[in-house]
Amino acid sequence: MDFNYNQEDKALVAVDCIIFGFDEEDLKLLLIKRAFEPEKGKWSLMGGFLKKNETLDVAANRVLSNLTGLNDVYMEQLYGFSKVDRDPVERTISVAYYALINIKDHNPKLLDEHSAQWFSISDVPDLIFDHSEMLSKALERLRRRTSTNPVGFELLPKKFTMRQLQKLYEVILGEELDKRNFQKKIKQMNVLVKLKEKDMTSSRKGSFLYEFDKKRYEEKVSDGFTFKM
Amino acid sequence: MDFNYNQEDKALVAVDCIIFGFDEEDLKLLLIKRAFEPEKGKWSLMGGFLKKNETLDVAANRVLSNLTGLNDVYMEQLYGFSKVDRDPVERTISVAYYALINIKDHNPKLLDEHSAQWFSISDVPDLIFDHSEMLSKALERLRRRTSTNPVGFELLPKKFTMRQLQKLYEVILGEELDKRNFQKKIKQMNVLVKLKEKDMTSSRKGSFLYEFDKKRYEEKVSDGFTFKM
DNA sequence: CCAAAAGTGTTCACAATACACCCATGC
DNA sequence: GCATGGGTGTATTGTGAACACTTTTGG
Repeated sequence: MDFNYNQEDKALVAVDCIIFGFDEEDLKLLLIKRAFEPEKGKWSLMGGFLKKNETLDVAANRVLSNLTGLNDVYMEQLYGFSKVDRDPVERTISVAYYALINIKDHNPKLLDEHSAQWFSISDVPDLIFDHSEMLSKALERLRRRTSTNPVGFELLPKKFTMRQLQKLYEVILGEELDKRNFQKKIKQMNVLVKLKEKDMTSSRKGSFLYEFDKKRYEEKVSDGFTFKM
Repeated sequence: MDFNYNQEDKALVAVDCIIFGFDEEDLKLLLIKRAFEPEKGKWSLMGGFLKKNETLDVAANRVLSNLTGLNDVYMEQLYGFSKVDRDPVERTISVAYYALINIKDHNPKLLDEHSAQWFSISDVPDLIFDHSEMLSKALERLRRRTSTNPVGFELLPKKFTMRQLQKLYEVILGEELDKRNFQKKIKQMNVLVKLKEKDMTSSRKGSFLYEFDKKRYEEKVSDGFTFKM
């Protein structure tokens, strides 16, 4: 009895990107207005179909780059979604990815072309298909990740204040943190460099800027380092 | 400009199952001898293709059940693998699942039919395609999961001794644990029921048997309970 | 009576938490 | 000189880790 690959069912394979950003105030999600039927004009995650000669990672990066102009962004595969009728037109399996980007970095012209818009995470509209499910899974994963790995540097500008970093953790984790305890833990991680410069926009006194020491961080991660926020 | 689903590339979608078992001694992996070309006769994870009217979860359960005769097994989606040439015959995306089963439970006749065999995790042969990569990802996930959720009850017989449970944790985590500390932590979780019965096979004195209180466990999990081993 | 595994508590070190006041500056 | 956000330390509690002796009983 020989096996024949041809008798098996094929499917379209898509990737959808949950794109998170942060604007000093709120965790945000980048959505597009869907440009074609079905569900044309509704809010949707940015997605695209996997091409013959691409891996899923490559496809997800392509999709993200089409919308934001960014490459080399932090991205992680999230989960495969496969309800039979999730796309009413064709059987489509979608593999969701989530990305963390610095909200200031993207190319606004591209956003316009896709009628894309940032939404506060607490104020996301209804999404097409199973995209809301994807979003909640991404949030869950981001929260867990945040409490075991220093994350969020991807979401901040290169230089940032402690206040901004703390605010970011607060919006991701959905709880307020104590200023002193937060700084203690962050300093223990030993992956920040305190600069001489101050940010003078937020207060009269000004607050010191920090940079993320990526090299030191990657050394630690490869040693299996995690922490507990 | 309208969009046409038909111009997109389709692919075969497969599921592959990393099936873990435990035999009081070692963590084990269930492999089959591949029955068809390419790589016929080589060791492989049990897999199968996604059918038109199935979700990935359903397909993974079907595949597992074909090999073991078991349903209602603990199973979790792991990751989507998509290297372009991972299957040399046809473009195939594979979504890996891992399963935890009680090694005593399976149907030996079915194993025979697939020329399947259990291997100690420390002694796994070369696997076809990217299956070794799947396995290492599964092990990593199992280890992480084990240190935050009570796991492993799926891998044990219904009634088990503390010694067995500890041994299981030890082989999953790959380190020895202190008997007293282990019991303390497990008892804190409060999901075990100590039975009046003893297992007399392991020592003269005999050791008490325990059962897992699934209901209490599920209540806890839905309250967001995790622990640290 | 002895071999072999089961069972059981305490101490110590470190990490998490709670908490409040002074500082620097622009206006 | 005062209002605003920035910066800093300590005391308490809880949790993880290390550690050794007694019990049971079949042979």
